[in-house]
Order: sequence, then C-alpha cells, then structure tokens
Amino acid sequence: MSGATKASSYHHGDLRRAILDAGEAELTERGLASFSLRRVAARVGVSHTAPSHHFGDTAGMIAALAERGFGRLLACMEARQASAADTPYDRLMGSGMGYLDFAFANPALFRLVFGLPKGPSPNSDLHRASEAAFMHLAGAVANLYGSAPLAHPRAQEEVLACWTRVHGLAELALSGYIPLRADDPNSPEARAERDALFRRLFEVHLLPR
Amino acid sequence: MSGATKASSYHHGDLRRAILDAGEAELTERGLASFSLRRVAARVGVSHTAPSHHFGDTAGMIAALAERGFGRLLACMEARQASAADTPYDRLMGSGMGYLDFAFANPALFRLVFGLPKGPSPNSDLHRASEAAFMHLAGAVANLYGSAPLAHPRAQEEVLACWTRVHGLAELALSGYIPLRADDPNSPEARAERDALFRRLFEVHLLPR
DNA sequence: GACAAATCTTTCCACTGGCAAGATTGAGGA
DNA sequence: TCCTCAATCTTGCCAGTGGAAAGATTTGTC
Repeated sequence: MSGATKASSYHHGDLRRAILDAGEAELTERGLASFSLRRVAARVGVSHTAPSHHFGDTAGMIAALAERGFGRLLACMEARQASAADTPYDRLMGSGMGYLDFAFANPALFRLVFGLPKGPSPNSDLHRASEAAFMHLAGAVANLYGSAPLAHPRAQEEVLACWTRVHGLAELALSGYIPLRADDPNSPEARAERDALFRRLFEVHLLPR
Repeated sequence: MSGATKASSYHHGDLRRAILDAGEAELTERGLASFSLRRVAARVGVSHTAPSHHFGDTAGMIAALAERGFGRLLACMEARQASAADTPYDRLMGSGMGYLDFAFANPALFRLVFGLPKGPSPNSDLHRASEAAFMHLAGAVANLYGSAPLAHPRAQEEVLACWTRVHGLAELALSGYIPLRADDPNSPEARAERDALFRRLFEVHLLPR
C-alpha cells in the first residue's frame, strides 16, 4: 500500500516520505494552527525528534510540505488543462480550474503554500517548485497569442491578471465569503458550479465611466 | 498618549483595548505563527491569564483582532475613496487602493482577518464587521450603474469580480510573488506603484479565442 | 457599610519544539 | 572477516505555551 520499504525498529527506510504523508494528513484533519510535530511523529510511530534529522526544524518541515503542495498544484493544473477543449483559451481556463481543484481539495495545504513568503533564495527546492507552477500558468497565457512566456511587460501583466483572479477567487471561497458548496468539493456538481463562476468572473469587464 | 485611564495594580481600567493594542503590535512584530498570549499579557504588564476573562480563549482574542482588522480595512477603503476623483469608477478604484493600503500596511493582520473562516453565526461582531466592509465594496460597484447593491445576480457577480481581483493582488503581493517594493509600503512611491499596477490588472480583458 | 459581581493573580497541569547525549543500524575499507 | 564511521533514531531534559481552578482585590449597588 504505502511506499515504506522496511519495518525494522530503527531505520524506518522511507521516513521522510512517511512523515510528509502524516504531516499532510494532520494538516487536513487539524489545520495549520494546531499543527504539531510531535503528533506527526506519533502518527508514524517514531520518536518526536526523528523528523528534525530530515527537515531541521518545524520551519523546514513546513517548507517541505509547501514544496509538495506546489507539486500537487502543478499536477492539478496540468490534469485539468489536458482534459480541456483544444483551444488556447479553454486550456488557460482549464489551468485555472485545476488551480481551484487544488485549493478546494486541500484547503489547509493551499493556505500553507501561499502563506509562506517567497523568499530570496532562488536555489531552494521550494523556490523551484513554485517557479514551475508559475511557469505553467505563464505558458498557458502566452499561448493565447503564440508568444513566448513573459516575453514583454504586457505579457507579464496578463499573466498576473489571470493569476490574481483565480487566486483571489480561491482565497475568498476558502474563507467562506463566496457562496460555493464546500461539502464534498471533489464532486462533479461542486466542480461544475465553481468552474462556471470562475469563467463568468474572469470575463467581467468594468469600463471606466 | 494611550487611552488607558487607570494605573492601579488591580483593575487596569481599559485592559481590553490595551490587550488588543499589544496583540496587534505583537502580530506585526513577530507574526501570527509565533503569536503568544503570554507575551501579549507581559507586554501590557498583566498576568498571562488576564486576557482570558475578556476574550475567552486564544481563538476569541484572534476573532477580536480580526474584527478590529475589518474595521481598519473599511476605514482604509473609505479614506481612499474620499480622496478619489468624483466619478463612480474612480471611487471604486479608490476603494480597491484602500484595500491594498490596508494589506500592505498590516500584512499579518490582513492575513489573520481573511484566514479566519467566515463562520455561520450572523450575530457575531466579527460577522458584522466583515459585512460592513463587504457592503462598502458592493456599494462602490453598484454606483457604477446607479443600482442598489446586490440588486440582481449580475450585480453580485460584478462585486465578486472586483473583490477577487483586488484580494488576489493583495495576497500574492504579500507572499512576494508580485514585484512590488515591500520596504516602506506607506511611502507615496510604493503606493503609486501598486495603484498603477492595480488599475492595469483590473482592466485586463482576455477574450475567448 | 455590607454584599455581590467583576476583574485580576497565583498555582498547577498537559502539551509543544528543540537540544544534548546515547543507542542501533548499515556501509565501506583494512 | 572484522572494524570503524557516518547516518539514523531514541531517551531525557528544558523553557515556553494555553487553559483550568481557586484565591485575592476592587468596583458597583443596595
């Protein structure tokens, strides 16, 4: 079932992955506010200081969870884009809907991911993971005009416009300020409802005067 | 200087306000992650259980801070709207810029405010405070067309479109994913820069096909 | 002036994260 | 083969945290 390879007392074999799995489960069950390293360790069946060897301290573990979260976010966007109609605009909408899929399927992880500051170190795994997700979105926007991603400032701002819209919708919906059914967010009905709202909100254009 | 009225050992006189002030200061200095009730109490000079009598537990204190935050948010929007050019669109933009003013001036408080779930109880002070802020925005949008706020579904979605856009911009900028100068966010230059970006992003309109 | 309620303190407990030191295991070299 | 050594995990410890319970002090009210 799981990817653990050994069950001997010492030397778990795949402890890093096991701890991340448990951490993610704890996150969804209890939320970030009452996140406890000790409980994560107990869940895996390991002493409370075992995680520190793999992640340093709590901040390191949070960062590792965030890196994983960016990976899931990217996977969600790719999956939804792949099943979209084959026009650039529909593929962009698909990426946005995948973004929402991730946010609704893992609210606590979504909040954790974007709650962390981007940080100035461009060599961290976390930075690379976030960059990959961002580049996916940038590519989807660039395909609208057949240009290279982020080729000119105008294109950069179009990417930002798309990103802020889908992100704002996700954040406000997770906080409960947007009436979207929150029970069973993976159901086709819930997905269709928020997809439709996303499409409509995305295209609203209020002109000056 | 402060609003405290008495300095006798017992019966502080205005402890609730003093604790909220200290809590807000702690929030901006140390962040929500390492927020400590005991440190807040120590900052005011009272025992570490004194706050519980006014706020119940930590969650109650956080909620009280959030209520205050919504008040500040509303004040920022009103202030910026009042100094905008006297057209409905400019006034709406002013509200959005006030929203950004608040987010950049109090990042941790902004995150706290919108990190809390809206909650189903419509009688709480927190609920009323958030509703007031939301209604300000709804009114600014309604004035575009001279209709009553939230009169018809179309109007509701226009409000949501505006809100998600400004909120997404604020969130992503606070996380560092949008290149805006974060040092001294109250300076006129920083404000002008993000105001201009906000206006441009708000008007981006990507058409299907 | 006495009594009741509100406000604040003291004391205690379970829980948390991190450090230091030790125990166990696996890997690589003589 | 055996031995050393690094990696991994455990145990024991400590300061800090939030909350409950009980007591001390002040204010308000009759």
